[in-house]
Amino acid sequence: MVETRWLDEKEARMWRSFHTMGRALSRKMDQQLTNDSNLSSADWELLVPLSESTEQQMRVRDLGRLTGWDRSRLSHHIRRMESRGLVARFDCPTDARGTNVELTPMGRHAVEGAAPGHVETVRRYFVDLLSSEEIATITAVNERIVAALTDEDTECEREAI
Amino acid sequence: MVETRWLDEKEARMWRSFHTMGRALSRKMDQQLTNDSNLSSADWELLVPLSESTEQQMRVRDLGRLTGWDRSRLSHHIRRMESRGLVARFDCPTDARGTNVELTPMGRHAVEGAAPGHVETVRRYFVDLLSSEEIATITAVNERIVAALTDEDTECEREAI
DNA sequence: TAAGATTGATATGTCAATCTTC
DNA sequence: GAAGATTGACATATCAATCTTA
Repeated sequence: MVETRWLDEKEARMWRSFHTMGRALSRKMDQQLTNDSNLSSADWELLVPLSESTEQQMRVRDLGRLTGWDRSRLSHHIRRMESRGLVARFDCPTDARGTNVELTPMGRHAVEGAAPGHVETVRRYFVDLLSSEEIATITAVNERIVAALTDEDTECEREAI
Repeated sequence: MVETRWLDEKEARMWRSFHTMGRALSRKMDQQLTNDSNLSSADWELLVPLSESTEQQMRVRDLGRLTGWDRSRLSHHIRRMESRGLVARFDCPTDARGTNVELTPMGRHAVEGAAPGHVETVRRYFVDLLSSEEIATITAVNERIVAALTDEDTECEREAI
């Protein structure tokens, strides 16, 4: 057992600020979507890729890959969105195991109505507060961390085999 | 109504990477705490300040200010932690409206047992992946965003008055 | 009246078990 | 057996309403 390397003051401050910022920002984003369009951030995460896809539809599997959500969460949330009329589900024509999700006219209308306010909020509390150097740094750091987490998953899978 | 300034490619990439990273990292942190110590990230957020306080206890109000949680979430979560024996509640001696939360011996034991693995994970997937310049940049950016969000809240309160 | 805290209803996220099809 | 998806049980988060005391 190796001696623990505790965080020094700067490291701890970064870690704390990361948490505080993440919570406060996601709360703000949620409030904006809810107040203006009666959508949750979770709704938004699914509605955007659907609205950007050519056929306004996508396989559940692909939505999962894009968002990083697990199957269970996806299934539950799509069911709720379906019950609110935002999306519809139907069997995948090319793979009988699959399910396709399609944006309804109401869902499309919701995305279009919410997008300007959403982007405005992203700019106001995030993007527009950063210089282009900072944007580059943050993107690089985020992608580095995701890569580390993803590599690890792959390694674990390999070990399991 | 002003024309919407949509995100350009670099901005969109940062915003996406921010989401992906946040989700993947918080998932990893949660798994580490759960597997090693049967604690959630939420437990951890409350246990740490309690364990660092001089008397191993704190007012609910102050826990709220530190974590940014709202009263309701705090109350529910403290109740659950109490039922698991991690903390105890008692009336605040100086303000009859208040409640104090105290770390139990079991709670203290849980913190001490989990801390090394937690820090190790924070380092492995976050802190140790960054240069000191990047740490400084990220801290500054996070704090700037929190300030923007907080100022806004204060303004709203002022307007409401 | 405002602050501190709790509660119940509801929405959301996670885990394990299950089912069907590849 | 593995992949795609769903379900039920449970844990957690949020909102509005409530209660007590400053």
